[in-house]
Amino acid sequence: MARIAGSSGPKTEEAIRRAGLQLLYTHGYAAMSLRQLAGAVGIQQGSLYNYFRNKQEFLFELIRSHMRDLHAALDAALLPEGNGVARLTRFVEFHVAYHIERPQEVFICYSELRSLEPENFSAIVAMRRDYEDKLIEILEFGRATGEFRLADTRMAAYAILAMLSGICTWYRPGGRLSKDEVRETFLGMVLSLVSGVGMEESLPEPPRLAEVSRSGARRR
Amino acid sequence: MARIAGSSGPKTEEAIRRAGLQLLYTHGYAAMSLRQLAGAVGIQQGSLYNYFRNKQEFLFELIRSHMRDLHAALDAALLPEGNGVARLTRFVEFHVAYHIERPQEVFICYSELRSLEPENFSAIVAMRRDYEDKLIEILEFGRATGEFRLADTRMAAYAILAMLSGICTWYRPGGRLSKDEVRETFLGMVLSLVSGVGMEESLPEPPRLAEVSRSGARRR
DNA sequence: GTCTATACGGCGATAGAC
DNA sequence: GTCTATCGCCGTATAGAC
Repeated sequence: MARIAGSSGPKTEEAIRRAGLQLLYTHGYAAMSLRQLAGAVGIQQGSLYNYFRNKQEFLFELIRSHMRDLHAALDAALLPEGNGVARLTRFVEFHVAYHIERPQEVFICYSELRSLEPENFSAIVAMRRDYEDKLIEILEFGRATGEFRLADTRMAAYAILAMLSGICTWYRPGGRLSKDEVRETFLGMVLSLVSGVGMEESLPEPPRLAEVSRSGARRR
Repeated sequence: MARIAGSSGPKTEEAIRRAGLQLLYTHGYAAMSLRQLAGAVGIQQGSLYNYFRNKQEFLFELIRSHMRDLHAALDAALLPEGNGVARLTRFVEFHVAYHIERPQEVFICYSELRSLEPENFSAIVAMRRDYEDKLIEILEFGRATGEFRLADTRMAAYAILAMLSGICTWYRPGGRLSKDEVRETFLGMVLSLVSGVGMEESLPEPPRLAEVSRSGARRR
């Protein structure tokens, strides 16, 4: 933890990022002091201001860079090919893997939205909305092909995201379950959920296939 | 908001509780100051200490009393009768209704666990565990009767709880969806999830019925 | 039970030497 | 880029009068 005075630069930046992640995860934004952060990095508190203008900017940049990573990774994982099950499978496998790999960032992105000032808040919520929309698009595609039976696409998307994102609140590496088991089990539950078995009575008429053949197009 | 000096008692206690709920919900424990709380109630900050010994105790009592309410309400709603679907339906309808009725308390109970000191934390987590166990018991019952097909009961319970509890992060009274629609839609999704359609390959053998006929018994 | 006043410490942020 | 020093503010909690 200690540190040679006069040492330097981009290593410090990365160290601040990592320590900040840890502190935000365990204590939260409001309860994390910059003195703590500096202490964890091994520098003096005033030196932090070489890396950000204020505490709020630090949080915002951390969240925003994570959201960018998330989007880039999702775009790489998704392909607008195959049937609804194939597309949903890719989404779920990506989402679960990402949440297992980076639980801290993910958790912070959900829990610290409230700590963002209004402008920053809006920016992040818009990014999150884009992410949700990608899932909704897949669900509507699968609904149009008749693979999925869903009473309400948006609620289904919220349900799926909540259930998958919940993983990072209890999954612990080295615990009872391997990553693969978690991923496969949750994939199975999601596919089962969208199959709509046991709720046929209350479903609205599925849309005609012709109406949604432009389903590769941007929605929004 | 203003208030006549010298006025009194149990009305203040209730006012503090309500204002505290609101502030904890919107700002979080660490970011909520007792000055804010007193201001919202319309008393001076020092007067708060007639109602609790310190800020931590205030949070703990708020959470604990809510958890007690939750348990009592669940016990009233559940009956150890009927098949797995009937039991699960009662659980889900109760859980959704409760989360829609009291989203603030529910949200706080999830998000502010981290703000509890170790002893208090343990007490609340134990209560939450009891709640989870009641769902797990229902899932195991339905699995034993052959109604439910689940690769892993505990993961299914976590998935269901996360997806239902997520409701209180987006549901707004007066929005697009009525309480009844939300309740019925989520019930449908849960029942569909536990039906296990689309994941038959990877399932373990279901337990024999005889082995679990003591399923009304306490587990733990 | 409420008020006023205050103790005491930690907070974010800045200034200036090296 | 880092350090030391410091400013002004706000936090929780307490004491004592009414």
